[in-house]
Amino acid sequence: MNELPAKYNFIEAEIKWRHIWEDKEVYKANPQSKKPKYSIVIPPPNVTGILHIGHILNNTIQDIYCRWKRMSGFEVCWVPGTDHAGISTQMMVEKELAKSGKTKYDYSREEFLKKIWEWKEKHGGIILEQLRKLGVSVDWTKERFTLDDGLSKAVKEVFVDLYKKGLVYKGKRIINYDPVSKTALSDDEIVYREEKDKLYFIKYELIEFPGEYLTVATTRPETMFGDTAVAVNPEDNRYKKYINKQVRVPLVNRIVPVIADKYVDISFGTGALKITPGHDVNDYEVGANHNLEQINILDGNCNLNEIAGDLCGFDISTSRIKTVEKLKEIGLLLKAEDYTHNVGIADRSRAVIEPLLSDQWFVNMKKMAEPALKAVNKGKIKFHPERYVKVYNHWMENIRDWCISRQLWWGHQIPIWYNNLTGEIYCETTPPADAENWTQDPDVLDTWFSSWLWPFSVFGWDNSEDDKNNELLKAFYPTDLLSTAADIIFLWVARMIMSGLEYMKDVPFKDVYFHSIIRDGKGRKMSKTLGNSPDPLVVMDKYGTDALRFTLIYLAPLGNDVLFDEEKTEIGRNFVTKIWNAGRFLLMNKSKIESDTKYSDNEVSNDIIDEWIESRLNTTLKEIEINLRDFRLNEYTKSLYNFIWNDFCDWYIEILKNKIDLNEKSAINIIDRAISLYEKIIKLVHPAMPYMSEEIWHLIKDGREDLTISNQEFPILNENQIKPESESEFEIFKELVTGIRNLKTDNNLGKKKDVKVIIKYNSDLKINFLNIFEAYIKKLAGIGELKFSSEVPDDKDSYASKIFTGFELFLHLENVELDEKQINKYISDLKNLENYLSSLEKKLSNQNFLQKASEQVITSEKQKKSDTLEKIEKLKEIIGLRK
RNA sequence: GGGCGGUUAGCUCAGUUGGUUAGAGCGCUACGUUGACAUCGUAGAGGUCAUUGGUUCGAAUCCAUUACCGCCCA
Repeated sequence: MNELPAKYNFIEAEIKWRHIWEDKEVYKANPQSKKPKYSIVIPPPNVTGILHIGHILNNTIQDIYCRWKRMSGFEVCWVPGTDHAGISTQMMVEKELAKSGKTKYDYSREEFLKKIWEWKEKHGGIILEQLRKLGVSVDWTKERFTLDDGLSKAVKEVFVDLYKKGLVYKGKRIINYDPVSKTALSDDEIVYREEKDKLYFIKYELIEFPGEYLTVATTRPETMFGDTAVAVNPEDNRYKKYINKQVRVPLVNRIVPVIADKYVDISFGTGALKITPGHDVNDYEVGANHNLEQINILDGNCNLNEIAGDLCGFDISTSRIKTVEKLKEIGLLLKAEDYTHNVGIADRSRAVIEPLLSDQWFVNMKKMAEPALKAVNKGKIKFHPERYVKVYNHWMENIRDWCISRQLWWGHQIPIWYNNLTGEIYCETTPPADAENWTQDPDVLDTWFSSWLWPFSVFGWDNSEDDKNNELLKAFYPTDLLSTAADIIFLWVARMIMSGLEYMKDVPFKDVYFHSIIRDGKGRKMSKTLGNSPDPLVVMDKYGTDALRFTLIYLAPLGNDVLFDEEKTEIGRNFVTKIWNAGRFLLMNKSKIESDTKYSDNEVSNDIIDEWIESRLNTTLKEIEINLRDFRLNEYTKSLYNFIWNDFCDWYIEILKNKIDLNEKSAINIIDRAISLYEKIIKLVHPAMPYMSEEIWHLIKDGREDLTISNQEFPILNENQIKPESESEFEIFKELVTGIRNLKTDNNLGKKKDVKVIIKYNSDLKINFLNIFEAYIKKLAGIGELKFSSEVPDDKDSYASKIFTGFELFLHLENVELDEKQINKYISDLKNLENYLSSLEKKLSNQNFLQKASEQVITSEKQKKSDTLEKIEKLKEIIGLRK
């Protein structure tokens, strides 16, 4: 006979099942399957990454859907993989080289790339190993990497196609330049840090009014070498007379116009702003509107160039000091004030970003944004929570062109060649035939330029006729769900929608779930510097993987942050233990019953208990369906938790203990029924807690060695078995039981088992109900004698009592003296009831209420009133008796 | 500066179309080794639903206002 060991050894179980699942390719998706399809592509983690708690949440969410759908009869395809993470991977290797005093320039590009590939082969698989530990049901045979041949082909195809459509172009723009990594960064790779700086007030002499000065305020005086105007607000009365006049820029002695632009904030600084279109994004915009010249004052190393005269060759911070000194000398520095502002820092290298005018490749996004905007607003793609549609719309309606070139070596090198003689441009997926006469553009593409193709490139899309016969694409595109963090809605989600519509003529996914951000217990963001980010692997080893998975989902409400502390994993661990022990109890009983001849297997029909638990089970199934459909994952886990812990363990199993004794001849049927219910429960929790459920499922019954719970049928909702009347009748039973327990505790009889209780019923309809539950009430409430009566006991002053709607409980007392505490409680109960009654009476005497409220509401209010009146009467009686 | 959220028990949060004496988990208090479970059981205490005003017979729920917090964009 099967039994569950006293303790669940999750470490052993996890290793065992993880390997079996993968070795047997349990989660391999078959595109030829006749089943309906369900697919997800994993948000590819950074190949340099290690698993953090956010990954656990996101991948558990996807796993829940995949496992749920798989058990519900779908052919599920969940594609895993990683992205090549241009900057961070390259930096990893550069750091290694730096240890021996070398840089990438000590190697050829090919040699350096070889080193990165070596690094990738050695360390790049860590995060996928960690995902294996999480138990994700991905199809490992379909693992992809954004620098794979296939995916690289897709990237080239798209670049060339967009180039030929005129949507990819080379342009001069202010870009965010990282002087350390020597590359352009996208806005999203920049973080802002508050810095204490100085605000310098510099006097620019007016040409038309010699001796008069216009004072500008700036944090970056060294950029004045690139000034091409001074701007004031047209409404600013102080400066109106200077508009369209000219000033002399100190040090370079350039004569520039004073322009009027509403962009200038009158209250900031002096209200006069120096305009440096070559080195400031906002100035660039202002400059473009006023046709100002853009002057680049930096060289390739971010040092000042010859325009800066004798400051040529100094870096930014040195030249700032020197510029200020010089201004002081010639008396044009009015003052310097302390000033705190946000400075852009490169997320990876931590260098201060330098806005720089340079040649970069861009994608024109306007045209692709239109259909993408439509797809979301017409509901072809649904966002959860829905409010992200607004965020998406706002961004898409104001979309800017996408700077896709990066000055790196690791990545997809741009498929553009320049003719060595003519400078002619060649753009194809393959190099020109006379390659020796051409030079390929040295830049690589932004990593996102491969990620945005992920939902179809992973299935082998290669922009050819073959795509029509690609059975993976046909079966699994569009995918069903994308689960991701909201912070990459623009970086990734929006762009995938655009590329999907452009190249597949269909949306890449139907639902997008933006999961919670995980913070620490104090609500702070997880960060390396704070050291407040628990290592999920440690937590998994300590509490069990299922425990962590369950806890995170349980704590993650739709659209809110999760505040997570390692200790909270106890919630999941305790739940796992509870389920394990319930099963242990059932199997122990089964083996006891089967080995003892006093029990047999007579047929037994469903009683109210069975009806109630079936009703609860189906109610739970319905909740699961609705909650998963609506992406309320934490409510899905709450439904499970409540049903299993409160209904199944606290009541059903407690009753079962008694029921078997009362029905020895049917005991085998009764325990089998309980176990089959338990098996359903195990299936219900499988999507959230795969390991424990798999382990238990195999212990429940022999002969399952070659099977897996992953492919068993998910319990099917039967609405006919939802019986609200059974559930509410059972609630009354529970009320009576807790009422008696409560009376016992209040009268210090908590431990006593042989007490006597009388239940007075008000209507004969109740007697049948009481007869059914009599034995269970006695057992669960822990009393010796139970009587039912339609009369109040004659010697009622030797009883403590409690009032319910329709019932009154009398607990026999040996010592009828109530202590003061007890009497005060009754009095305060009475006071509450009287207050409640008066509010009901007020409501029911309000003509407006009677006229306007619905019949139903009025009836229920009247019912409440009569119930309350009855309780008050009884309570007064009790108090009168005891005083 | 613009936009989007949030404010309910000590903590974290439910409360889906307005009608509950406002719920859960954790924590806290008391009691408890009754056939699985002390990673447990039983019972209990704890809230003027951020402010002010409005709509309504009726507001935690709808509208407006203020305050504070968070996120995104500039």
